[in-house]
Amino acid sequence: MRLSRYFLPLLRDDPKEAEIVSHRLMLRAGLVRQSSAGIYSWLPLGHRVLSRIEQIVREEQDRAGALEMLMPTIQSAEIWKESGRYEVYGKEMLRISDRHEREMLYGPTNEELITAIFRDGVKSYKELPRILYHIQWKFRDEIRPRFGVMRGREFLMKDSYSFDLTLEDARKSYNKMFVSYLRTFSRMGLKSIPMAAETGPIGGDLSHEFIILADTGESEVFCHRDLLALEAPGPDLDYDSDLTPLIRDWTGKYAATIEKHDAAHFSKVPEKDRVTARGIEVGHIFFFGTKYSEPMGCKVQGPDGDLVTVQMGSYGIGVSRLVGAIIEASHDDAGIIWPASVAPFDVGLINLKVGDAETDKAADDFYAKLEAAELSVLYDDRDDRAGAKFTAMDLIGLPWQIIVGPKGLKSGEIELKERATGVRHSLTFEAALNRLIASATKARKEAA
RNA sequence: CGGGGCAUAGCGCAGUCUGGUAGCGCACCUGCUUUGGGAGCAGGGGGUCGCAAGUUCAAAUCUUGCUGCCCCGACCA
Repeated sequence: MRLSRYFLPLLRDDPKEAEIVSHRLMLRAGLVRQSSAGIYSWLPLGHRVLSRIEQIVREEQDRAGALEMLMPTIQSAEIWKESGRYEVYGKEMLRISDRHEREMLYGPTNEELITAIFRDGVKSYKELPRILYHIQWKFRDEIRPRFGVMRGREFLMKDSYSFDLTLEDARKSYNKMFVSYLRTFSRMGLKSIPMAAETGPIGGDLSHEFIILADTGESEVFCHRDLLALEAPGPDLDYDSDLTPLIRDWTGKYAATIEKHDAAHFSKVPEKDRVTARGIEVGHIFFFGTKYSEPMGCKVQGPDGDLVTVQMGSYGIGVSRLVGAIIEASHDDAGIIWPASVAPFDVGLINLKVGDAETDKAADDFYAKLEAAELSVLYDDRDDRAGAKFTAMDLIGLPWQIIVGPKGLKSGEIELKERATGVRHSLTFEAALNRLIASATKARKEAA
């Protein structure tokens, strides 16, 4: 993409309403614009990031055996009355009337809808277990939206729902999602730590929040150092195998957010292993048994012919929130530092002297070569000053920068700069191209 | 919802107290010079001063009402 043809409104100054760093950078780097309180428009660059995050979530859900579908944003109040939540939910739910005065609402979540769909479509235990998910916009009329897309009112969320015949099976579904989340966040370059969360009406240990560590995170978290060293499972993992040992590794050590922190318990962790950090919640998995299936009559016939109320769980990932969360976890004074897996473009190509025939030709040629190698490129071909281009490129945070200027061209070289480290190398065109291709190949291998 | 604050050009702000031709910096456009980390000079475009009523010869400025937005708290992916 040539920057001269792109839509990328950058801001030099911080808009005053933006308090936290991710919000500031998202506005400055032209990722989003606020539409009204807690509601954002995604500009082209931001939309690319959002799509990439969404795609990673999708791939890892599919890998775990979950099935993608799509439910509407607008729901009928009827099913919410069935579950009893229409009264309970309160003002967070945006209620709407249609032209016939029918009570509608903009969905804050989808348990009722999916339960109704599943109930109407499944009658036999043979059709269990199933995990269904969708990635859809939600609306929760937060009392006070803040932190940009991290706590918006409208947000993009992946929500999965599991349906099982028995508690034992439900735990297996839960474990699949648990492991899937480890992989999902790891692929985004994040260190995520599952932390025990408020358990549902059933009790037990089947609720976890997935917290990513970021110095500027919203809440204080405490955990055992060993958890930081744990690696997410590789792509060859068999989701139908027994996942309990894996889960045990990840849940055996102390980990809690400030809300659930138990100082006495934490003090039993050897002092050198105690980590106190800041974190952001990006996912939440939850088993809730028959909370919805019971009142809504979601039953299947078991092997013995008896009707059994299905066991359910739900599993959320804040997709739009992740954009902010990743920036919180990965930025410096100059701007965003995108992990390669979610970066809006792989490479930023800077032509330092637009209008100079030799430089133009060299930059154009390299642009073509990068595109031919299936790398996505944002090519700064604007007639602007070098300093302005460097600053802009650092701000938007693409993992690699290629700098083409008359100085390097004299010796047949261009510069490759790694955004994360700032390290720059003068290389021949070929060497630079090979380095970038190698890095992309490596990234694709990690994803697969 | 309680407390506090803000609303003037795309962004950041001054002007409001004490009513009298709407300003500054950055960004944007044109030209010249410049050109490897946000250049210089000159010229230029852009604002129903959040909205509505009122007071007044005259309102960004005073009065009243409304709306939007932000911050702190309780709530949350």
